[in-house]
Amino acid sequence: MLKPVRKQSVTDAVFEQLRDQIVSGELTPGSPMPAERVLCEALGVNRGAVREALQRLQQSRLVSVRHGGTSQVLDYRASAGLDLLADLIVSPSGRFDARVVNSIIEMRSALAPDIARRAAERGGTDDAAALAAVTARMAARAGDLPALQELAVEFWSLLVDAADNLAYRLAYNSMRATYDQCRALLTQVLADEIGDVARYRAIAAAVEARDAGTAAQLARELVERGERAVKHALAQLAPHEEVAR
Amino acid sequence: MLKPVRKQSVTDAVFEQLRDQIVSGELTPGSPMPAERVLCEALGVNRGAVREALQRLQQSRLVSVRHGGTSQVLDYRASAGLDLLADLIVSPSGRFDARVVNSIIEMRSALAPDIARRAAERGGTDDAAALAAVTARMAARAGDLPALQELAVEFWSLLVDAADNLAYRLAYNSMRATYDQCRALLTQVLADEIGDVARYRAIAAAVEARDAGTAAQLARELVERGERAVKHALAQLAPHEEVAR
DNA sequence: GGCGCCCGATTGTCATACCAGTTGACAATC
DNA sequence: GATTGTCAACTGGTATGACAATCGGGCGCC
Repeated sequence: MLKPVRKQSVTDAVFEQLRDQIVSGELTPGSPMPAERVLCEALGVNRGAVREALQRLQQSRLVSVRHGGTSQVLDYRASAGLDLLADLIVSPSGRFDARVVNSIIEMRSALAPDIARRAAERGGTDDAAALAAVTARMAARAGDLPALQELAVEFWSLLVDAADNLAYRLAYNSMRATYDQCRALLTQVLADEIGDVARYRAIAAAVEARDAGTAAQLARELVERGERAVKHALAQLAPHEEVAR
Repeated sequence: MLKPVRKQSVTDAVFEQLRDQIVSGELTPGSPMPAERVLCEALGVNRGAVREALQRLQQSRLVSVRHGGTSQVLDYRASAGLDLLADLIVSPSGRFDARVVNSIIEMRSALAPDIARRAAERGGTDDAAALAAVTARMAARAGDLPALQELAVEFWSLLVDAADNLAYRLAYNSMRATYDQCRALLTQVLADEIGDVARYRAIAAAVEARDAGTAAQLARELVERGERAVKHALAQLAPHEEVAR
């Protein structure tokens, strides 16, 4: 049984190393960043690679670089965006952070009902048809948890599209990038939720019927069940959980 | 009256130009990007600048670059994260996109009640004290809308901290980066909301009393009033609104 | 027809040089 | 004595050229 080798460019390696040092606090927020030429020397790479990594760090709002002056380490909790969550859920040592898993599940619970509501208010017949098609595929795969989990993700993607809200769409993408990293870990935990095909079908029906209140209520019940399951599972773990990655 | 000059590095210029072409659809999703050396030639800049811009685009999940092959333009609606919202709210021509403003206001409405709820459940006495201090400063500035708006942002930042949820914290940062770009535009529109100091104080009191239900309900009423005001204002505009930037 | 190899195109890495902005010390000036 | 101008030594920013690693298609061989 072979695993695909992890290939990583020099820029990626520099980026990840600096990112981990910033989020772990080894590089103190507010303190100056080492000069580019110092970093090249210390890391044994060329300056271009260091600059590309710094540009990405700046894009993530982890550092602030000023022409002429010294770059500054920022406080990621005060400035970084939701895209960073996917990086934070797995620690440098390759373990999951249970607190991050918990936080994203809570955010999902807060957004899901409103996504369903807006989808019911604004979704067209094509959106309803696409949702119905996915629920049909789910029904055909009843019992196959990994397949159902995949289809559930697709269901939510369609629902977000139907909600016609760009902020929700982008937030969903960020959350999914995070979720994908621990998806296998949650397959069993979320078994009750992703196996409840009837409820997915009911949401799709509510969207088709343009019944916003029912759609929101059904979505709330669905994700809150999953939230309870996740919290229950996390409560029985140490603060970190090993992962194969 | 002088304005600070807008300085922009070559890398920034390349990044913004390519980003705008991608989100506007001029570069078709799924189609190959021009080769790096082609872009250097076409844009009249060195290859390092192009590479730095491409790295940032990849970080934003707008393109996918593979060693040896041609890079690919991605569909930002399918892959980009919430951090992109701040870039999308202002079009290349410098106008606001009313739909984006609407979408972020809706997302705020969905998250705010749960943030208040979690803050009430988990916030400590220090969190409650910090919230009370901000409401006191708001009371002292009654009528000064820009100051109140600033303090309201600070209030929510403290509330998010009290909620002790990293996903909320990072999502707040992304949303605030977007909001900051159109803050002046919304000062008057949100006057009723940000002027309702009593309600902010009531939320702070509910957090101190650990009354999660009341905190959530108060927060919901607060932001929904603002949402109604924004929707009403947007309904009276053309799909785009000029902005001084 | 299928397999393997080679070739051309592209991105990745590196080294070097020079340009440009920032900062602080210090001298000139008022 | 306070202000202003100048300069030097940092810093990041831009430019160029060369070479390596990788990918994909086409060609030739079996």
